[in-house]
Amino acid sequence: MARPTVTIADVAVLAGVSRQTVSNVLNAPQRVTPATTVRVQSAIQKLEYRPNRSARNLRVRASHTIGFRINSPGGLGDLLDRFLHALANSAQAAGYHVLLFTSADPQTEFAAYDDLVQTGTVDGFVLTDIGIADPRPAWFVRRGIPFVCFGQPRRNRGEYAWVDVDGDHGTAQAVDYLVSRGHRRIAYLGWPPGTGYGDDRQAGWRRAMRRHGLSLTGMAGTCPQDAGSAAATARRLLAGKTPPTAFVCGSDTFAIGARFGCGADAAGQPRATVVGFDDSPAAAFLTPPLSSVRQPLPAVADHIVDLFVRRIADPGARPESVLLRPELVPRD
Amino acid sequence: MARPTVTIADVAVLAGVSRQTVSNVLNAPQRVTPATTVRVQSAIQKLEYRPNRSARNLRVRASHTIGFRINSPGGLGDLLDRFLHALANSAQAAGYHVLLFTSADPQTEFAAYDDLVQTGTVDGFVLTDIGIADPRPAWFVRRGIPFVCFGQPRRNRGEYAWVDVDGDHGTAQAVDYLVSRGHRRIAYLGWPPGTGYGDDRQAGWRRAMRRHGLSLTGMAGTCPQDAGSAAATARRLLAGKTPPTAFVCGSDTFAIGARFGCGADAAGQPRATVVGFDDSPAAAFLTPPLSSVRQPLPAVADHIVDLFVRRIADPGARPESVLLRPELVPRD
DNA sequence: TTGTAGGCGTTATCAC
DNA sequence: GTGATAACGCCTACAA
Repeated sequence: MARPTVTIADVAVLAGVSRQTVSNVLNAPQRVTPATTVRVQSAIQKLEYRPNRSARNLRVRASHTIGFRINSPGGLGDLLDRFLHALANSAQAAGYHVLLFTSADPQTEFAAYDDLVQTGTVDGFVLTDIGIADPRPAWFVRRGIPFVCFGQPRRNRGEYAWVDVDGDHGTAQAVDYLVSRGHRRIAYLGWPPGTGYGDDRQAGWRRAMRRHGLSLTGMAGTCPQDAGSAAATARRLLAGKTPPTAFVCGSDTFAIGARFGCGADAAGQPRATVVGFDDSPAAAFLTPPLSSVRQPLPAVADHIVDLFVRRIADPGARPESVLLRPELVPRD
Repeated sequence: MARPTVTIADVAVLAGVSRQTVSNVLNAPQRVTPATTVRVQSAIQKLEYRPNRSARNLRVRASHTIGFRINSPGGLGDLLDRFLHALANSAQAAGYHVLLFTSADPQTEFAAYDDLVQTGTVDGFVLTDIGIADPRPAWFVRRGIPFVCFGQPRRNRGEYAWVDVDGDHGTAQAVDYLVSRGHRRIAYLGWPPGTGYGDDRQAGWRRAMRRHGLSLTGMAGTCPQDAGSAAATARRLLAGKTPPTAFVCGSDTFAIGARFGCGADAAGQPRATVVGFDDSPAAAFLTPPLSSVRQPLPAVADHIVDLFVRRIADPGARPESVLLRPELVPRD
């Protein structure tokens, strides 16, 4: 039942000006007299005119759209929905939208990127879950396709735009916090070496422990990121000669597993203090609530979109990058 | 670095035909000779021609895009990322894409819907988290905007298109399963009345319990959906005169809370059997793993897109709906 | 079966 | 400051 589409021509007629003047009012206000601006604006209001996006995109050769590949299971884990919300929000504020797409296998993945760009469906991409030797960045650079990564590169640093959260700083904060609460035997529980971000988080723990003069012996545990493995690994550490009294974890999933693994004393209190990473919604609702290192996702998304827009505006410029600091959310 | 755009005209020249013939090869293959088809196809290949989406959208007055409002925290909980993946996947198979957008408050929410449609950015929407007296469906119907709901209406049933999963059937399955394992005192743990879907799930439990001739007394617990509240409620039920030996839960979040609340015996085994709902990834990794009722999200998404495409094709047709059966995933 | 002509709604260019 | 003209790339009549 949509009433007949109202176009820029309708506005022009009602305002008694040319289409071009209407366009100018919208896209180059400084070029037009205040008087006519008002007249055009009121015509726009009256007709409820909204510029057609396809026509505009066709004309300016841009889609004002950012592609995001959503795969399953995502490497972002339970961060994904919050990140997508933040990204969609930041994109909107910059006049962009986020378009989702999927691709099962690596072969179709690159075909999908290509297709979306060639058809003008998206202007570029946001990439997450950047692996140590991820082939995608170089591929995008070679093709001249704009993109920004959530996650810093481990190689070829400086060759493309990225935004990341300083995991090293986050776990160091967690150690400082636990030390201030009197802990000295503080374990780390996280991914096996090789993920990049996991290595950073473990490094932050190690660095802070050394800074406080604390021993690392028997204090590091790594395993796959699931609650079951994490619980088992926590139990193993607790069975050592000098069992930890606290755990710094690579993610909230590890942390929840650690909580399971610790068990509770007679009063129902966990037998070790656990600090998580990511501050997932579940963290606040555990009993007792879980302290966790929070990633500043809205700021991450803002910077990603900002870098993206700048790359579109000046594809030749040197790629920029942003490293943000996470913040410990203590809950005791 | 992008080489100059290759258009349909370039293909036509190389193939020695008119633009129209190229278009026909793409959009109406039966109208063209096999011989020329081959010639055109090879020209397309050689030039790596990809039709421009903006131009196409402008011409056919459609965006081939479905809008999805991603808000935070989402009502879908940890179902959201899996649902979005499935939706993006199904949409793609039908020649559509999913576009994300956000809107903070209710006022801007409707403005956002309007804007996206009026600018031709999307052809319609997929709505989730349908409340009992949700104002959105009627608003969309009134405006003639195509949409499909994930979640059945509680009023005005039949006035719009929806796809849902039969929660009643899911919890009944869970009860049957627990009965077959020898349980007779089976509690329900879920949302307070008023959510719609929560009511269905509780009703399924109640119905199955009656069918098996089991008592409901002291067996129903409701609370907010977080692990802490769920644990407390589970403990309260366990402290009753005839404590339950098993729990059927409204979601995995309730289930994980119930697991916490039950505690473990000397052997480390939970003191009650718990069945969750949604089959979130965490369920499989708990120790012991959690049985859970799985929503068939890929099928849900397929049907949603199917209904959406049909509404676009025939806006006047009577809205259809689909109710799918979930499936218990036993893990013992 | 294939080709010609025109327009979808917008913005860029260049006169006035 | 404002307006006429053209073009973005495609599809849909209609004509041949």
